[in-house]
Amino acid sequence: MTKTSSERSSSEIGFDEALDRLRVAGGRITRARRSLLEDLYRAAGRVTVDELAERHPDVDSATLYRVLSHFESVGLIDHVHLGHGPAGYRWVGHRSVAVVCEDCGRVVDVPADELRPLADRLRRHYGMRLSIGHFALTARCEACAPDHSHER
Amino acid sequence: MTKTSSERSSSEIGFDEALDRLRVAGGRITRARRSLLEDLYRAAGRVTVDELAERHPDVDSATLYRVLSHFESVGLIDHVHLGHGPAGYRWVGHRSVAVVCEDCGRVVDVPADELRPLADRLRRHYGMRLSIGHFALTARCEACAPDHSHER
DNA sequence: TTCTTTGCAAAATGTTTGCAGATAC
DNA sequence: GTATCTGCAAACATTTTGCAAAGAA
Repeated sequence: MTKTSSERSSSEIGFDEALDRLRVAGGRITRARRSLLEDLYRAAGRVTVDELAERHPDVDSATLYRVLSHFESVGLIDHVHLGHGPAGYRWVGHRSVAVVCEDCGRVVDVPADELRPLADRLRRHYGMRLSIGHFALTARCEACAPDHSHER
Repeated sequence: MTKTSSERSSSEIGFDEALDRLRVAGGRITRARRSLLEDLYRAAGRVTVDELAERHPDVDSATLYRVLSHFESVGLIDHVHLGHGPAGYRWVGHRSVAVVCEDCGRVVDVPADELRPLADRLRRHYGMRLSIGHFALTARCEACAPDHSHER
């Protein structure tokens, strides 16, 4: 249930705090919610819905989506769309952005701060508040694009 | 069929050149392909499959996907997955990035140059060459996130 | 008890595929 | 003429929804 401090950022919400949030939100702590919450809290990084479904065969997938949506609305998790592949859910507080190699699928996590200047410009000049961590960037890694690439 | 020069970048492929490419690729220039090619060439920005389907009621959607896939493999168009909804297709050479409001779905196009500094850093520090235009950024627009928002 | 949440089944997307017939070259 | 496309229908994958029954509080 606990993780080493190196894996958890200080701004992160703890497990018990998360339970409190759920209670405050007025929701009920059901078996499905508790076990999914634990799983998401424990999970190393991003998990997909089908991974969760596999680890919680007792939970219907409709419930799964509803619970994830609930957790997200309460601000406990967020989800990322990894280009093509499935969406990945993870505990909030990981301040990083996924960069996916569109050829080999390798994912490099980049600190969210790298996007800060861009986020500022987008807000000021385009009125769009970047949701860092809710999207993935697509790229080509060195192995897949040796060099000279004319990236678009 | 022609667009004002301000809308087309110099690096862009012309319509006739595109037809040549299709011929060189060995494919046949069918009615569906020709009219879709024209549409995509003419289109102001990104078009979704259902927009194309609406404008080409004679073309079956299965054909639509196949034709789009063909055009893409020949390097005439590319597509972007806009978070949830359907993918957006457009003529290659448009150097912009889509920023999608995750609440209302509105898409704001931002010049690719805005991403240049980030792209440079990603290449130098992470060995990833950003594929600008092959992904969408997720954000909240002013209407959906009035202000003071704690973006995650 | 009472109101929320779940499971199940069915629907809504968005995209792909198999196949026989149409068509470009 | 013949190999390639197309339309149609059906399959797929993913997510959403309606509703009665199960379960928190």
